[in-house]
Amino acid sequence: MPPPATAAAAFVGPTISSYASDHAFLEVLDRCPDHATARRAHARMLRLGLLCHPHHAGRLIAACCVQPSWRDPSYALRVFDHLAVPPDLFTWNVLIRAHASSGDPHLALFLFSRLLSETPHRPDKFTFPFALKAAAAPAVGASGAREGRALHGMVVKSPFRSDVFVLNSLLNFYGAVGCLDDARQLFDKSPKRDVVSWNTMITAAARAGRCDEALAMFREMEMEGRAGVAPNEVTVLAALSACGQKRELELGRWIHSFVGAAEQSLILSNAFLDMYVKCGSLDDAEQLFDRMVQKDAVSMTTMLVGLAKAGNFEAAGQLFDEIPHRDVACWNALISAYEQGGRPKESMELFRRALAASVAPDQVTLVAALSACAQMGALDMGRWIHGYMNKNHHHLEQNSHLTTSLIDMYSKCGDLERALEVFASAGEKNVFVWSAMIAGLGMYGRGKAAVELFLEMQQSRVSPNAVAFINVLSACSHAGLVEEGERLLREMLPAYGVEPQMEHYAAMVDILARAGRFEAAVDLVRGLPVPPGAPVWGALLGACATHGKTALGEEACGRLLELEPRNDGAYVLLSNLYAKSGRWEAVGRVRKLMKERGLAKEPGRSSMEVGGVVHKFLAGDTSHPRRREIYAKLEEIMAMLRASGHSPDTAGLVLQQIEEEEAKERALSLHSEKLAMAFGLISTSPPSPIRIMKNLRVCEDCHSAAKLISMAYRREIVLRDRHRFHHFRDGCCSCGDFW
DNA sequence: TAGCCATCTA
Repeated sequence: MPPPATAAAAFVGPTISSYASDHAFLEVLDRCPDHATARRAHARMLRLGLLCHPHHAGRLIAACCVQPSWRDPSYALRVFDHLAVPPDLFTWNVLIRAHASSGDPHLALFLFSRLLSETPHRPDKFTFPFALKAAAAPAVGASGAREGRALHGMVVKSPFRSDVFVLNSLLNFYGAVGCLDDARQLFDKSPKRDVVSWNTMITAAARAGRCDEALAMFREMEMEGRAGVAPNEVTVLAALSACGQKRELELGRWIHSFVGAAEQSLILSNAFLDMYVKCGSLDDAEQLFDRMVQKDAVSMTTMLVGLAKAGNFEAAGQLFDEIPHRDVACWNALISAYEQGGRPKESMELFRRALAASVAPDQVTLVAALSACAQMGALDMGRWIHGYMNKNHHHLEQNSHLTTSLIDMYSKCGDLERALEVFASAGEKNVFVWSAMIAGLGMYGRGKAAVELFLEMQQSRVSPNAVAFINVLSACSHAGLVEEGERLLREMLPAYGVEPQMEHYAAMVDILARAGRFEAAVDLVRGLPVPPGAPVWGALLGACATHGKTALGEEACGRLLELEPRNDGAYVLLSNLYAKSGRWEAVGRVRKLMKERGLAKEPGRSSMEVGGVVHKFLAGDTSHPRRREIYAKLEEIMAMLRASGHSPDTAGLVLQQIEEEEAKERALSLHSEKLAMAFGLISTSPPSPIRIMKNLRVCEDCHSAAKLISMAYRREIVLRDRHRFHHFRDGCCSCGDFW
């Protein structure tokens, strides 16, 4: 009797007698093309009594678990629970494996405990690796770490304690739960290690960011040479991942020559490509890319990221358009590349294109898009994305990344209240979520609240990291909380184990100097355990400029320019400093110097989003379609300001006059933020606040003008400048005029 | 009758 033409035909065929034996029938089962066929097979097996044989039942359950086209572990479990005979160990193993690697590792561990308590079977060399895989699954969390250790104990007492598969599974478990040292101990004392043992160790170290250890083990493996185990493709993949994270370009190149440039698998070539991109060597990446005979979407996506990182967005965009089947990861790569490359507008446009192309955004897409909104101050778009998330929560699990991005977006778009709401309603809060909220409060000048939140974070058993300290210190700075800042910096290392870095010292210098405590600031700078870097001198210079401390400011500026000769902001601050003390000839010298060195002051820009459209203004801008109305409103505002006794800030005005080359920036009345405020008054209506984003710090004249406008027109104005927020209401600003 | 390690996007 010839075998049936297709598997499906087998189960609709006349009778079991069509088959030479049960064996043939079971072989057909392994080729089951879909779920419906499997159900018919199941029914037929029931009718024929085949399920009374544990062996046959195991085959059916295995088929339900492994067939890629219709794998359905829960169906397998239902079959399992209705078996008339006790299942054999094979069947238990298959079922544990299926749940360990798909979705429900808890259930796999539960099945393992049932195996122990309900059956006479003892776990074998297959059972342990499957159960350990379940214990290592991220979804299981801390209880997995406990269960895995218990499994280790059982392994030690079992005959499989030196089985290399079991050993490797233990190594993988310890690596996955972050106990790298336990893995290392086990690895060091194990009698048998194969290439998978090494790979597991190197991969775990690379994943944990312990790249030096990963690379050391790679070298160690290499040194053992013929006496040891030869690395394979997986080893190289792990080593390359470590090289990429550590920017170890030379080692990466060495591995490349060691592996040999030719005859590489696509996966390996892509990994080399990624390593070169992460190490910042576009040349190596391009050379490899051009040589590759076979390329897929991953190759192109990786190359695209490299081009974008090197600033060549045009080539990146072209390559993107050439990718044949773009999945969401391709879109994410370019959307994030734009956003991280300071091109939020392009990022947002591409995000819109993705939606129009019916690409379902995932968490990565939304994190990037929210960050682009935050950069642009595009509150409406940000709100829309938040709404999209709520509508699509079935496939978008709200993780800490998304919560952090939402808080950041609402904070930076001027809606602190919504940021606080998101924070309050967030489920699990990791240190990034707390830090984002602390930063948000800091930007609004709510330093006390930021410090309180910082303490509350610790009461919730979340320990602060370096970023949390930067944020809380900068909150202290915005609110003038000198004592709190000093205490926090002092306690960082002894009480929290976080080593202060340059940014922390810079924040502290900022706190002291802004508060006028220049002696203390200078003492701090002189006593730093590390040579003071650009952020430290920048903070000192900034404060000197506001307080008119000329001599100290000159020194700070000199030091800053030694480190960053092309820092145009330093020149601008220095000229502001001279202007403040009326030294106009010095102001002129600085401007001349800037010109000679080919530097220019970054022009002031303000933007405002109305109905999802971002309107941009330069100083003296006449390009807006509603320029007539805007300038008419501006006239009205200026008259109102004069009537209420507002006199222009003359120091700033003189500074402006000296900048002859910047013809458009002639008068304070034409500052971009004033144009934006005028536009806000004519294009929006109360009670919605006027939200304005400014790329530089707001000048004192515009600041006091905004206070008067908020009172005269009864409008709230939320102005985000380079550093922080100013919330104007009833003639007062949230910053309390301290900024 | 099966198994441990694996590239890109935050």
